[in-house]
Amino acid sequence: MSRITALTVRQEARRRRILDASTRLAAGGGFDAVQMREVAEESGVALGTLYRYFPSKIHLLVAVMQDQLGQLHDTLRDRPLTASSPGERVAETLLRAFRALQREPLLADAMVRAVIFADRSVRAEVDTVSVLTRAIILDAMRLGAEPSPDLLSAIRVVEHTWHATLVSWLADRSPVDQVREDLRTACRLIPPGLPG
Amino acid sequence: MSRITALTVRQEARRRRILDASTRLAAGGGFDAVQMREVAEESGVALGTLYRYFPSKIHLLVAVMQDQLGQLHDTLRDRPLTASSPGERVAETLLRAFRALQREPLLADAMVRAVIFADRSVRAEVDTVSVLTRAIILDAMRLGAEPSPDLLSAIRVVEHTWHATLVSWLADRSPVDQVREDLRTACRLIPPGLPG
DNA sequence: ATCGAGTCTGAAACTTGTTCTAGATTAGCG
DNA sequence: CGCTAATCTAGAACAAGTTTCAGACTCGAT
Repeated sequence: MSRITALTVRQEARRRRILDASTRLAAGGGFDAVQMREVAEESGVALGTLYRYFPSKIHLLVAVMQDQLGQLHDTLRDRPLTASSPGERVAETLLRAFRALQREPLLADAMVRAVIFADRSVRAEVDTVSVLTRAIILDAMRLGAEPSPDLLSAIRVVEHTWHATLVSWLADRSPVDQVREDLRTACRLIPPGLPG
Repeated sequence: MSRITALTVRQEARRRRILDASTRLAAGGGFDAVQMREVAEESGVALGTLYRYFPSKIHLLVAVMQDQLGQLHDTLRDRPLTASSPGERVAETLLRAFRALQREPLLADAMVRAVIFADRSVRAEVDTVSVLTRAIILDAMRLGAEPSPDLLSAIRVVEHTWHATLVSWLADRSPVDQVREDLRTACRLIPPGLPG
């Protein structure tokens, strides 16, 4: 039994080292700087092992995104939101998240481009990212009841806008102010009342 | 003088052959099937020449997108829109465009993934795509005056939703009906009156 | 008709993501 | 402890995007 644990522990540690190395490399040079050989070397793992843990560079970076989203979710949970309507709270939350990304733009580059470039083979992992993102948005809304289909669609549009504005910002095609404005605009789709 | 024309004509022809070959390959197998060596061979051009015309695979596919958007714009111009409000006309237009993409999903895959994956080095070309897309949206709105900043932001959100829903659809993470619903939802941001 | 600049070709080389292999190590079991 | 399967390692090999280079060709001008 202790051996099972030991195995899992070592493997868990390997996985962590890989994710940390990737995060570090990404923060240092963006998507292109995360090179599989270097990730393997930095995390003290053979290339083949890296590929056993993460079947592609995209899988790896999507996992980094999951990791970061989890941390973000925790951070956001601590600080209360001040806005009074659900839409405004969502906007506030996204602007906070955006501020966090601005601190590590190259890390954001690596993660966001991986998520949007991901194809069918990464479906499950990207879905997880989507669920996490939506959880953050729903948290901010503080709904009393199940969201209606219309509201769900509005939330998806907010999420889409979130991704696409980031892409546009990362490629230097949208200034920061425009990103902020567009995020707020998208949040106007969320009705001010607290619908179920 | 005739020589200048002759040169330009031959070069124009080469460029066209390259774009056509890329389009064909993309339609046949999506982003991955557009392989630079094969594009070069199919268009009867050396690899180095291909790279002289289009400095990267992304540049090439973004040019294909420009090409297709131009054709789409022409097609759309012919058939009149029936909806009465600007937002509904935009929705109608995007749904038509989406229907067109559904006919060639693999071509859509190649183009859309190139556009969203493009980095700073492709800024100018992607901006052109953005301008073309916005022109299609603005055409559908039939504005009487210059759009206000708020309206411009709403249009950008519609455009962002357009891109992100496509990405999600292409990766098999959103069903067609959801794409349609979300496009309509985003278009609700465009006010029913005809604001300047 | 010929020259010089710019362009095109064909092929090799380089980079980085991905796969494969043979042998060492580790885990869990009897 | 000793066995077996799974895992890990080092390193070669492969695939596709990109770069490079020497030589041939084309253009436009003289």
